[in-house]
Amino acid sequence: MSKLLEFKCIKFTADELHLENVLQCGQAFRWVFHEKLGHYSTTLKVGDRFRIVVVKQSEKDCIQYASLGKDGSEECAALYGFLKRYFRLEVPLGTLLKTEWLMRDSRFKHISPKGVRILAQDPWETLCSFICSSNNNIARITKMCHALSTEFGNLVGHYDGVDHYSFPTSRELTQRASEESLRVLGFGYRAKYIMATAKKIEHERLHLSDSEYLQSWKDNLEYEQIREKMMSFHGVGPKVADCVCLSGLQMDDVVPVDVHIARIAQRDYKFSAGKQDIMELQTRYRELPITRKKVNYELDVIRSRFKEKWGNFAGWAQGIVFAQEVGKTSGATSESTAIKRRLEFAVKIEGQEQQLLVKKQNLDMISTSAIEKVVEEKIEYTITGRPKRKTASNVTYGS
DNA sequence: GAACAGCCTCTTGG
DNA sequence: ACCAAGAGGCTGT
Repeated sequence: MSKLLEFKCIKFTADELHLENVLQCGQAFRWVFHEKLGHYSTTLKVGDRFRIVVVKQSEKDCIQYASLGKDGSEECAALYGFLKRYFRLEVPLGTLLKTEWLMRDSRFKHISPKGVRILAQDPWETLCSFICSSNNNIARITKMCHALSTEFGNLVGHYDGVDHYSFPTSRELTQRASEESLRVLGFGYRAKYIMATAKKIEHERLHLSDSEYLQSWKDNLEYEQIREKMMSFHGVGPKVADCVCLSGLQMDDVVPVDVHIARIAQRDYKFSAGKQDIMELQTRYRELPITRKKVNYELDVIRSRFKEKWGNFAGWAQGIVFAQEVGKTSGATSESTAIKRRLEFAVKIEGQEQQLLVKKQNLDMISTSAIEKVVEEKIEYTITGRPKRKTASNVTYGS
């Protein structure tokens, strides 16, 4: 039982920021949705330490927020400033639509932004999250990002019965995790990428934190060079690199091209890569060996065209177009697997490979009896896997 | 450089 | 019931 939080309010309309469309649609993966309360909670590094941050959108023109510190303290003077940046409240969607996108692209006559914004997320967490995203669906990416925190992060506190952990630093990952333990947790072939990336960045960052190090690239380097460095991490190709630039480094004009955006480009815009386009890019990437190796020129031409068409906030336009294209797709989770997942999180592990293996084996054995118990206790907390189809899509969660 | 199989795991459609 | 295909890609040949 936690006492009621004191929420404060930011005046901001749902047209400009719609929490569901921003926190559960494949950009951020570590928000927990509390169904009964209508709250979202996660841990975020506010100032120099992690806090539990809670937000909700019960009224149309207001975002309510509160936070909890490790010691249970609710007050955090820096929180308003943090959220203002996290949600990029200085960027006016409605104005961009009128003065930029509508002028440049008639497609936007039939689109409303629906409060889809690009967040200013922590660069290191964004990098790890999108390494997990390759050939994957939102439900499982969400599960994996929560696993990183609960297994290898530090306990920050509890909210509404849910334990909240920090997102682990590269050092914490190299010390506490291993490829094998990540595989047992369901990371598949991405386990190797995560460990290799953690080791590499820990070695490179020197006195800076993981995120300060990534952020520092922006001070001295242009987009192409930043992407080149980003793709020097194992498991990071052009699409993942662009996602980290956009959502982790606030590079608002970067357009990540995935299969959906590529399909839209060909179907609706008739973008096609000519010999000339490809040769221009090849010239531009002359000094960038990793880019030359990893980039797909067909897709890179599409990326470049969209950036020209949509302008300085092309990445935001991409987010809106993407949301409207696939807003409600794929990977619906059945209730029984949802219960099983809740169990997986309920079984507390300490990050040792052997214990992890034992857990994996035991899960099947305890399922039947334990599931009934879980149902009795009632499921109150959900990590949202996907938009729209609420009951089917939510991954249940608890402790 | 381009093309293609293979990769972990889960879900859905046939 | 079962299997193939695909999921907001990347790596290695």
